Amino acid sequence: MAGTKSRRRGEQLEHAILDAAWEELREVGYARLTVEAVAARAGTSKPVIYRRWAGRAELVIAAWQHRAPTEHRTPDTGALRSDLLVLFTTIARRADAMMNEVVAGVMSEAFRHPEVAALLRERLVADSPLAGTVRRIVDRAVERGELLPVRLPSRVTRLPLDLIRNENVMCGTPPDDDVLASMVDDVYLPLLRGLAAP
Amino acid sequence: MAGTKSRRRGEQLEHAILDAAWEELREVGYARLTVEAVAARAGTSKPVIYRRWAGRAELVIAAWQHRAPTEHRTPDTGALRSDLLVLFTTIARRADAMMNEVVAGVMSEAFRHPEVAALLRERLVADSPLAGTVRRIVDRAVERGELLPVRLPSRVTRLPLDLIRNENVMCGTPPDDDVLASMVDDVYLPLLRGLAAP
DNA sequence: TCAGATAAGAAACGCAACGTATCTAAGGGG
DNA sequence: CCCCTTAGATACGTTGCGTTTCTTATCTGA
Repeated sequence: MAGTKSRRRGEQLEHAILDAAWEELREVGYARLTVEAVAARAGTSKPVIYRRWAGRAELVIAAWQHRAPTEHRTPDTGALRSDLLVLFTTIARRADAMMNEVVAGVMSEAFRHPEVAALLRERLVADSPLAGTVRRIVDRAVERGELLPVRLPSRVTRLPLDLIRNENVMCGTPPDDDVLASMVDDVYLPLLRGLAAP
Repeated sequence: MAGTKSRRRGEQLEHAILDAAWEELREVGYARLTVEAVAARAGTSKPVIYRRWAGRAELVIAAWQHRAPTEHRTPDTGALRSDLLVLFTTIARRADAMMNEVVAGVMSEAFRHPEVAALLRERLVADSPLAGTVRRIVDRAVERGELLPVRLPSRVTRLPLDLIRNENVMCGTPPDDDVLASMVDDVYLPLLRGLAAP
């Protein structure tokens, strides 16, 4: 720290910057994140950042990609309702308020620089492993006889994430357990049953 | 026009500013809207605007409130599916891409100035006449025998708007007829049927 | 009708943050 | 061991916010 003048390069430096950006996001959020602060935190300077990313939005998306995992472990509790509750809870924990502030902020930037919009959408749709997870949960419920066999349109497999993101965005806080339960009991379970009926 | 040096005041001036802000929104969007441009378009100056509203976000929300109507006419086509299609289409037409850019932009500002968040949420939840519309549509379907009697949680009555807003935000464009049809056929109708079944 | 209060309009400012240009020097590759 | 890439520092130009100051038109009320 004091005397370490070793100059980082390449990947090592890049990771340091992305980590710094992530920390900065967590502490002050997207709206207040400045490139200078990220540079300072990473112990480097603005030009180094601008040589790698075209702007603030790109940097933030990269940091996000660098940090946020996209895998789900498929819950297996032995019952459809509790599987869904675990799934919704997992998504909600990960898609916390900060992430939604990032989405909102990047989104508003996306209109100024259309190429950012593509990046963002790509990142958001990248969560499509969700579809497989939902299908596995439903398949097991069908095997147990909890549900009639059912075809799942992609709009339905995407719905958990859409509901949670929407709630996050509108309330500014991650949905609590009651809200998650209402998503499952008022919307998702009835929907699955309705899809199963002719 | 050329020589009219008459100085406007009070309501007349306020309306001129809000109209100018609205036009500016339509032409350049939220991200590129500047208070100076609004002032110029309204033929006035920045201080006049800042004497009335605390900032850009407040101004935009006021302009929006000044312009956007919130009433729905309940569709009555004689069948549940077509009623829903009309409803979804109406909402989608009104909640066009611009409006969503505004939501996104204001949202990102809302994190910097928390009092803005309240304004925004208020404005978005103000769309709750939707709940009544949905209930009327469903009641009529029940009367016709298309559906078993059903209790509608508020999460369900809000769902059309949530689905459409989400689509708008993710795609950047208003959902086309196919997408709207898939919302009705893949999600909303099955959901209603599922709610009706025990 | 006229005087004073009120608020519009204009110009300029300070500030913050973006994104860039210029320079020095570190350290890896030939 | 020299050179060439590029990290790191500094300073700059720009944009747009929100504010300040000042002048002057218009409204109000005695």
